[in-house]
Formats: sequence, C-alpha cells, structure tokens
Amino acid sequence: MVKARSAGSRLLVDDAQVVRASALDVARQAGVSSATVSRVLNSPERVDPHTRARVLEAVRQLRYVPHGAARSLRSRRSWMIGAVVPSFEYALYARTTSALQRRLNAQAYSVVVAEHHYDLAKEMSVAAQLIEHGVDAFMFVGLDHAPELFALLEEHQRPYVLTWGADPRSPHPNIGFDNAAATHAMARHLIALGHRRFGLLSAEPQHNDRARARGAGLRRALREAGLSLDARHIRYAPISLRAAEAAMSELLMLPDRPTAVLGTNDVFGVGALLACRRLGVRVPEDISITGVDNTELGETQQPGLTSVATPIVEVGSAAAEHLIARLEGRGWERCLSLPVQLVFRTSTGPAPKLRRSMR
Amino acid sequence: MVKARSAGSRLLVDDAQVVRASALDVARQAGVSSATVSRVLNSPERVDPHTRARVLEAVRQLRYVPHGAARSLRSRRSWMIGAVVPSFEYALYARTTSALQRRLNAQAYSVVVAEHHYDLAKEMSVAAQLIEHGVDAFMFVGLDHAPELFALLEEHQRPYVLTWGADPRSPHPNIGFDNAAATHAMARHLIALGHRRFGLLSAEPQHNDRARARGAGLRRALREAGLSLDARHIRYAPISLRAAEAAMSELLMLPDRPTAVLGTNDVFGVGALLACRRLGVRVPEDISITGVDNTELGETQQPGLTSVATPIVEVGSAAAEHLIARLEGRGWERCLSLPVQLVFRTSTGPAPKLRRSMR
DNA sequence: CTGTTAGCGCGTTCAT
DNA sequence: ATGAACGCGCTAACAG
Repeated sequence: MVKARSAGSRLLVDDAQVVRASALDVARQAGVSSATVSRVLNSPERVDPHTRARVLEAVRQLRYVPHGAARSLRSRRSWMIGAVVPSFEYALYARTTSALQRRLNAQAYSVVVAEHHYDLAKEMSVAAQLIEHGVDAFMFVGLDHAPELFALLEEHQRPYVLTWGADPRSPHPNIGFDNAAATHAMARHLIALGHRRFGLLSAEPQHNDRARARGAGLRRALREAGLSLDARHIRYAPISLRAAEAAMSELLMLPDRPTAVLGTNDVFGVGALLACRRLGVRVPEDISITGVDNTELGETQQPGLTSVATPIVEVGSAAAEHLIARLEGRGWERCLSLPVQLVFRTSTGPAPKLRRSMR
Repeated sequence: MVKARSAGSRLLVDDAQVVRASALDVARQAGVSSATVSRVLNSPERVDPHTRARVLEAVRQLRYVPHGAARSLRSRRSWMIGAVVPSFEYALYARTTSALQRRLNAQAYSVVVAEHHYDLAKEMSVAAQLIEHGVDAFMFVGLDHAPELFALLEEHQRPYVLTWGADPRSPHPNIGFDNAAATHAMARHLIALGHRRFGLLSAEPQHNDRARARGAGLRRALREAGLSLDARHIRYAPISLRAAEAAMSELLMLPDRPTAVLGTNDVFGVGALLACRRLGVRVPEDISITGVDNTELGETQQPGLTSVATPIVEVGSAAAEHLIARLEGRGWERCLSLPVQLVFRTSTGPAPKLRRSMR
C-alpha cells in the first residue's frame, strides 16, 4: 500500500485518498483546529453556526469518518452493545436480537452478536472476547449463567440485562416473561379437556432456566389437579426437529403412552407432530400436542400447533430501552415481566377416553 | 465511581479492582516491561518460556483483558468482521451468519451484524457505521449493492465478499451458488411433468439479484421449451408468509390460473400452500407448488414442499475462509460457486390435464 | 530475548 | 467561541 501523505502535507479534496482523512485533515480543510472538529461532531450547539457549517462541509468533502477506536480509547465508550444468544436456529432468539438491534441502531449503537450453543462456559469466553472489543453493555438470554460471568461483568463495570425470563427476586436485571406460567396455563387447559396422562418434551433443563421453568409449570398444574408426571413420559433432547421427532417416537411406543404431550417450545411440538404423522397417530383424536413460542413453524402445520405466544420481540425492544437508560444514567427497573397468551389451534382436543362422554 | 489507583501505586493481587488492569500493571506484577507483555500476548514464541510463564501468571492473577480500542488504534486491526444481511427472519441469512461466525470466532475474530431490511441505502449507512467502529472486513448478502457502498469500501481499503450469488464476471469477490440454475432446473422438472401454465411468486426483483436470477431461471427454462410467463401470473410481495399467501390467493382467483407456481424461496412456497389450503385447492392434484432454499418450514408442510437445497451454511464458512485468507495476506479466489440440489417432495405432480394420460 | 521510546486519532482540559 | 497541549493503552521500531 502506498503511503500518500507526507508530514505536514495537506490532504486536498481531489487527492487520491489512500489514507483515510483524520480530524486534523478536516480541521485544516476548514481552517480550524481539530478540537473544533471534535466539538462540531459531539456537541454542535457549542460551536458557532458559521464555523460549524464550514466544518461539516469539509467533513462531507473529505468523506471523513471518525476513528471509532481512537474515540473509544479517549472517551471510554464504544457505542457497541453485545448480544449473546444461545443460537440463531429457528429464528427464536434472532427475532429478539433483531428487535434489540433495531432500537439500538436508532441511537447510533451497533450490536455485536455471539452464539454460545447452549454452553455456559462458551458463553463466558465470548463475553470476555466482547469485553476486550470494548462493548459498553450486554444482553444475555436466560437467567442461568456461570457465576464467573457475573464476576467478569462486575469487574469491568458493564451494564447487562438478562432476557427471556422474569424473576423479581433475582439480583440481576431481567426482562422477560413467566415461563412457568405459560406451561401452567397450557396444562390447565389440557386438564380441562380431560387429559390425565401427560408427556414432556424438553431441552436438557440443567443450565437452562427456560426449559426448567416450563417443565415446572406443567408439574405444578398437574400437582394442583392431583396428578403427576411419570418419569418415563419425560424426554430431554437437543433443540432440533430431528431430535424432537425421535424423542416423541419413543413416547409413542410406550404401552401406556400419554394422551397429551407438552413441548417446551414449538420445535419440540412440531417434532412431536412429525412423529405422530409418521407413526399414524392421529392428532388431536388420539393425542394432543402443544408447543411454546407460537412460531410460524407451528402455526402452519396441519393440525395447527396449539402454543403460547411469548413476547420475544417486545423483550428485545425493552432490553434495548433498559440498556440505553442505564448508559445514559437514567433510572431503570430491575425486573420487567411481559404477558404471554395461549393460542388455541387444532393440535389439542378432548382426551381420547373421554371423547364420547363429552360430546 | 471511586478512582482506586493513584499515580505510581502498584495494583496488587488482592486490591479491590475498580479500575481494570492495564498491560503496565501486568508488567509490574511480572517484573518486565509492557512491551514484553504485549509480545507474550501477540507473538509468544518470541519470548523466553520462563518470562512468558511469569507474565501469563500475572495476567491470570490480575484477570487482565487487553484494551481492544487501544490495540486497534495502534495496530490498525480490530479483529472484528462486519456481517450485513437483509434480515434474520426465517433463519435464512441467520444460518449463513452463524456459520461465518463459528469459523471466525475460532480465529479470535468477532462478528458484528447489522440488518438492512432489503434497503440498499440503509445497507450503505450501516456499513459506514461499522467502518467507524473499525471492522476489518465485510460479508454482504447478494450481488446488488449501491455503487457508493463499493466506493466506501474501496476508500477505506476494507476487504469484503458478496454471498448468496455467484458471478465469475463480477469485479467483486463473491461466494454463492447459481440462483438462476436452481429455478431453471426446477422449471424443467415441472415442464417434464406436463405443466404449461406457470406462476411466479417473488420478492421485488429491483435491487435484489437473488429474486431476479431466480425469476430469470424460470423464464429461460420456459423459453427453451417454447413457453412463456404470463405477466398476470407474476406476483411480487414482501418476504412474509402473510404477503405470500395473499399474493397466491390472487393467482388462484384468476380464470386461467397456472397449474404450477414457483416461489423464489420457501417462504413464498409455503405461503402458496397456505392459500391453496384455505381456498380448497388440492396440491399437487390441482396445482404444483415449489420453493427454494429447502427450509424445515417447507419440509414439514403437508404436502412437503418441493424445493432446491442451497448451500447457505457452506457459503458462510467459505466466506469466513475467504476473509481470513485476505486478512492474512494469503491468496484467494474471486468467485466460488457451490452446487444446489433439487429436493423432491409431494407438492409437485403431473399437470392436471395430463394426469390421466400419464398414468 | 528484552527494554525504551514514540505515536496511533481522538476528546478533554485549560487557556484566551 | 476557539486553540494548544496532553494522554487514553497499546504495539511497532529500534537499540542493546
């Protein structure tokens, strides 16, 4: 690469720009000092309108782009926010990230994303990497995280917000919804339909508070109805259609298989539908299937998957608001719980044994 | 915030760390100079194993995290890569980004993502924002971009690679697949099944080379078969199930509606299936429907959506390889075209008029 | 193999 | 309202 600029030379408008223009170049072009250029960009009201116009014209001519690293080094703010999510598959967390980004971009923040593929140690290391890159604040998914992660955030004084879960008693700021209430309501609905034998299809609950809370909601509803969940009717699997379908197939082979199977998200629900389809089990006549998160994947199945609509987009916007408020020194809430809503479709119906008597 | 460090004081291991440790702190702790600390971190082989061990121990004790902004400012590399995609919805581009990130993270790069929602002016402005943040290189989706974008990249000497399209004659490095060939092959398949009246469901082709190429592939196959595409059988719509369903409903209302409708991606294909379902049109008996990209959304429909598998994950990995090679000064190819493959499911069948004679 | 020195580009004093 | 001078934390260049 050619070094086109020699010490003291002026970078004229029509120069071949092999080196990017600096604030000093802009200053010379406008006949002011670099301090004034900085002021025009960061606190324009503190500079005379005429000089301001001259500077902005020079900025335009030289197509000056401030050097973010230098700015960050000096001002100790990078205007970057880290979003650390489990995965982009199935567009679940991606939709939250997208909403976060939309809101933050409007305030000139950029979003740096990283996936950890449901590995909390990996989550810790990507967060460290992002801190090194200087991100000002973080959004994480879920309430379960490595203690070392919180220590790291504390040590580096980085604001953060946990999402996709809501716990008023948590010491960590969180914005989400009541995962247990979602499945609790769903289970009550199924119990009212006469179901007594339930199955659960879930992600591994260890280190995954969403899966754990969603399972707990089901268990609580059953307990309240004097029922219980047979351990043989529980299957944990990775979050993928294939794995969910395989797990559901196992449940269907059981001699006393459940009449209602609750998936802790729509991927499990749809995987269950696929298994039923392949094995010739009729839904909802023979068995009822439900999901959580109300995705288009579930909505478009036949039968349509009964699910719980979770406010995953709103969570992203609210997380952005929260972080902006903190970075600007404004007040903020420690916990925000947004409502969920059951969405009834045709994958649920009366329990088989009771069909006749309920008609 | 308390300033815990006074000039010249040593930051001991058990100090309350209110200020993050700097390379100088590590150097003092290890009894070396800050330059040696830098060397241990950036070219460890150039430092004596004993000193290296002492430095690393100090790094560990002080939980030192290098200051990325200072490093970027000095070394003129940020170790950040920008990934600018149209959208995260439907996990299409998200899967490519995810693969890119997986590969780049392994080389200590972080990925900064931004969406432009199919707006090339917005794309230009987010790219400028990312340059300001100092990203070293870019991945973009598609071959169509604002000329100003390329000027900006050129001016700032940022390597970039275009993806999801392959054009050997393009001056811009690109990694993707032959979008026209995908729909061309699909159309030939449908023609062989006896179809003569085709419909096209597509994203707005202006400024969207994928949509344009996919439409062109269909047109070419028809031309080669002595057929043509009736303008009334073409519908452009935003990429969403709702919009696709509405557009398809219009086609179905036509007196001489097509017997085969090609969606330029699976979202259009599934939207078309939904419209048929709602209006009681049988697939594939009354009409054949196809998509592109072979998503699980299409795969799980009934009937399963015939589609074209595009190597969107491989494109992400290859893009990462390409950028790493360039950033490390190694050689690289200007164009890489990966193969696509038809995936036959049950949304396609013989054209209605020919059913009897073909059996 | 290691230390000294200088400066990356900006924002922020403190002057005027 | 504007300019001069300094330093953020790090790494490249050079010397030893």
